[in-house]
Amino acid sequence: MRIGELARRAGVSTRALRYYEEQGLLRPQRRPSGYRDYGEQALTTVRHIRLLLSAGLGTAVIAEILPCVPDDTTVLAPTCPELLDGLAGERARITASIQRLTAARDILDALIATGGPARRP
Amino acid sequence: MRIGELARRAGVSTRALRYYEEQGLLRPQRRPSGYRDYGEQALTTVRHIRLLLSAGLGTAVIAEILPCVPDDTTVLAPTCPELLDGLAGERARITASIQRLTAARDILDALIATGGPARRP
DNA sequence: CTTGACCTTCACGTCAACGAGAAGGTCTAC
DNA sequence: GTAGACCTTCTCGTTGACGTGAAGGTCAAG
Repeated sequence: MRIGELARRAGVSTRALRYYEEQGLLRPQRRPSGYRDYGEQALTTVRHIRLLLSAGLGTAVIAEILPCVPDDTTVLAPTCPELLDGLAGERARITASIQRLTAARDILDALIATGGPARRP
Repeated sequence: MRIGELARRAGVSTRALRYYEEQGLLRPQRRPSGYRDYGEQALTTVRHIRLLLSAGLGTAVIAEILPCVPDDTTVLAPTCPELLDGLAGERARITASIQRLTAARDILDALIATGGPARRP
């Protein structure tokens, strides 16, 4: 499929897809015309990218992770051994983020529960 | 205390503290010399700011929330009623973030568990 | 009274993940 | 054969939370 279709199906902009390619996250085929040509698995890949991005991982880290992700028919496991430490680190950062988010949500909950401290009965 | 001490005790840069003031999050006294003079409660306030920032809230939202947060001896409850909707919205966004983070962490867990899919036995 | 640590206000730089627009090539349908 | 929907590369802009000097005032200690 071409870039427009993938963009629609994945719910992202074409600009984002070109950006991902620029960062080495996608490597679509090219038609003689120069048009990008994506396989079906690209849709899954893009969803993975979005998920990891929303987890706060940078494109550089994702670029190292992606080749290790199943359902990706590209070569497998290029630099996986030394990647494990990095993954553990990222995992720790995610867990910390979750804890911070939970704490912040508790603050909001306290504010909402009191009806906003405007309440002074 | 002056800005340097607060920065050290809160673990942030003086630049950040001046930025928070510029955004209306802090309102320290001023000495005749022009030096900023912070009370003890400023430390708590800064910790709240950092927590909410790390939860993805912007300084503008935090500026509305802060006066409603306990342990802040400033005036109480200025624009709290109409703020409640916004708070609920932010709460929802935080919950969504937590879910995304959890899903992303699951992906990493799968990768780590398989030893990085280099494993093909 | 001077050194050195601390403070002040500008004001421009950074970084990430794109958005937006220009100038032009491609392909399908009529 | 041409309209229009799609694509290409290129380049500059945006947003938020600061970093990083520059140029200069303040103050306790020796």
